[in-house]
Amino acid sequence: MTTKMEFSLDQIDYQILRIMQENARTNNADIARELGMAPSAILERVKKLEQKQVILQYNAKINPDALDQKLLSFIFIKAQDPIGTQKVGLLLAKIPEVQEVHDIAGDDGYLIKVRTNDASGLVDLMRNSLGKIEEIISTRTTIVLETVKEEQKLVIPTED
Amino acid sequence: MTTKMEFSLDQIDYQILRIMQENARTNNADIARELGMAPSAILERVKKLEQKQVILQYNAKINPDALDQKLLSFIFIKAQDPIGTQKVGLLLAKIPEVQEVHDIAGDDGYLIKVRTNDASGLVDLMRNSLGKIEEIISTRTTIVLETVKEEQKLVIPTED
DNA sequence: AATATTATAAGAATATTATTCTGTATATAT
DNA sequence: ATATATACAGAATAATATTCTTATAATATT
Repeated sequence: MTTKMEFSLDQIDYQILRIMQENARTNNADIARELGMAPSAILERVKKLEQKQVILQYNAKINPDALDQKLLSFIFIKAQDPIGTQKVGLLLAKIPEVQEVHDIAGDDGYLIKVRTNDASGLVDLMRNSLGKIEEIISTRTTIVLETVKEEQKLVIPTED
Repeated sequence: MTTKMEFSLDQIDYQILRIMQENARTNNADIARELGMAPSAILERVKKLEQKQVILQYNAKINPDALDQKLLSFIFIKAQDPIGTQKVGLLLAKIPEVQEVHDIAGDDGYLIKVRTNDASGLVDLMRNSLGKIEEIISTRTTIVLETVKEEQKLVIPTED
């Protein structure tokens, strides 16, 4: 059951989103100055954007190296979910090292993104966490050698 | 040339990171209260974490649906980079719809993550953007039906 | 061991922001 | 035409951010 949602954003909202996307800690006063509006007006809009779930959350992007998490991997997982469920997906989502879980087309499968200290951490995870999920039929792991870009910025429409 | 870096974080830093990871807009005063410290002390630490590049940036996570970006895809790209370079990777990184570019092991390839309006947007991107990169030998596209989890939270060490 | 040196944090003072409230204008609906 | 809702400015106040000074502890130096 998907909840039907109407967002209805105007150019000012887009500008706010653009600023927030660049730096989520930009303060109200600065946004107001940049857009030539009153802080109270910006505050109202930001709160509305949060309420409408246009802005979902504010994250700090932490350097994985600083926490010694040097290995990034993608794992394709073939699984036999009970029809119409995502049992495996939900189990995968619970694993802290798993940053993303996507249900993908074809192959009854999932694609997950995993961050571990190193190769041995990955092996542990596959043995201890994935190994416990019986519905998993097979996995195929892709190791990332180097990340060239990693953002979640969306392309924000500009006025025609 | 990778710059050698020493981070050296203590438990208080970890706690700050934990809070920031949950909500990057948590204000200094609140963090201070939560950790039972003076705001000025927290401010110093946060600034240091930024300087040391432990905190890389603050992002607002925007709902892709709100911007009508309903299709998420992963594309494996086989390419013939000039040896020792990432020419293709850098070109891929410039495409706004491309959120991630990873250089992956084996296959001389990249894995990219792409967000577009819909299937036709994806086709356009492949034709207009990827099509222009001559070094690309082949691509294999995986469509995401549904995303179960999508975060970039790291596992933060706890005191032993 | 004594003395610098450095790093860390508290606390107070001040600058800046966030937030609330009121009034007004504009758009939308009835 | 009148009511209703929405968006915004501007002012007042509450709360935070930021800077500075001082104290303390940890580390290094002689």
